[in-house]
Amino acid sequence: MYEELKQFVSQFANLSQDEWEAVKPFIEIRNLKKNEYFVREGEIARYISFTQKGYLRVLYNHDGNEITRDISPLHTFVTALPSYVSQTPSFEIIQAITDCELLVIYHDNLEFLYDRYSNWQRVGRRVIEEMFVQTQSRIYAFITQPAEVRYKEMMKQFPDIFQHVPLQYIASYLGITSQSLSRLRRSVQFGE
Amino acid sequence: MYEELKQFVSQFANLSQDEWEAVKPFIEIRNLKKNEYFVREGEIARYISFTQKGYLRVLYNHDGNEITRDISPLHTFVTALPSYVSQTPSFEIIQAITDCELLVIYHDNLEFLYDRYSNWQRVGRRVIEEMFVQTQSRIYAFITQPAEVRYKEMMKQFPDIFQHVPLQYIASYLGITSQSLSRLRRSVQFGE
DNA sequence: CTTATTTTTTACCAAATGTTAAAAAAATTC
DNA sequence: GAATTTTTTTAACATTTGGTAAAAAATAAG
Repeated sequence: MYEELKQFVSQFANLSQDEWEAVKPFIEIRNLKKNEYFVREGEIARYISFTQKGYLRVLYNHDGNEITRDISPLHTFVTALPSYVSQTPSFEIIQAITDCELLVIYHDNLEFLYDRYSNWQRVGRRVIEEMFVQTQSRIYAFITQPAEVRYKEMMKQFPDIFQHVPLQYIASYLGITSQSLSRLRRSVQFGE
Repeated sequence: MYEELKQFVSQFANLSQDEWEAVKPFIEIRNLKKNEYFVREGEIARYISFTQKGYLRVLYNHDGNEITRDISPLHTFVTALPSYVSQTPSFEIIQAITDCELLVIYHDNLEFLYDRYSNWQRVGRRVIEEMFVQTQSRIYAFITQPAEVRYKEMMKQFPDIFQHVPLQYIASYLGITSQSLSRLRRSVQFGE
């Protein structure tokens, strides 16, 4: 049960049987159909999710345009962090790109778990440290690399995403328009 | 003693006198002259610092060019995170932009503190959560805003930095060349 | 204070990306 | 499976940013 989660978490700490059992009562399974929402605009993100199946995106409305800040790879934690950490209304929206099966843990329960089991507190810290490192490397990409290189890197790192996620979301994630992505893909296809 | 640190930390948890005292033996003060290094390339970032005075920058060498990924505002934690969390050699370099007075805590001591005092573990997690949120909003800026807007926002948010930090570092932080920043500043100066 | 070095600015042209509009392709709905 | 809607592609032109080179300004060194 929860094999993917267990494996993910084990990267960061060796949990005892006891500690592992402690989280189970707090896990809810939630299924989302494609295009359904996990967090709506203005709603407080009261929970975090682990994507057992499917892909989520984190976006927000910017002058009527949807800006996709993140596309979740498989088997990762996703939440609208600014809302989650402060428990205030979210400007970010989380939506299912494909049908999803999520493991959901409520903020208050997780905080309880953190207080009760310092090993879980450690896991929480280590997970976010790693996600932070990932995000920093994305900053480097924006600073140093043109869109074409960012696109190629994304293809390499997340090939599966391209089989499931509309190109317009990917374009936004890369920081370009879908027209530019289209042009760029053509020039990549023909020898450079 | 350590008033700025105490104030910073108090945003995230109410530490008891006891918990606060526990960190003190682990704090070292280190002074850096302008342009001196806090972390060198290839060195393991064995410590984290809190900038009591002065400004640091996080950079790396990219094809012979120095890329400034971050410029620390006053009174924040700074380290080469990828190296710090994994205790492996750092590709990132941390250098003093101005004379600095740093509070330094070694990784191993901090981990000890985390294990011993769950409240400190909590502080560590909350601090990194907040820094993560900041970094995410920088991603949004790269996706949605042209360099001129990013520049203006930076002026608003960190006016003090412009009095202490060379423009070439700021340009790199914004993801543009110093020539572009120069042009951009001129067009901002004259009515838009 | 003078000289050398570094940083910032300017200019011109090239390359990358955005904007607008429309066509083509794909997916969805009835 | 035909019609509708959405997504992707294409095109022409505008704007932003980069690259190269050199001048001007500021800073550091002797």
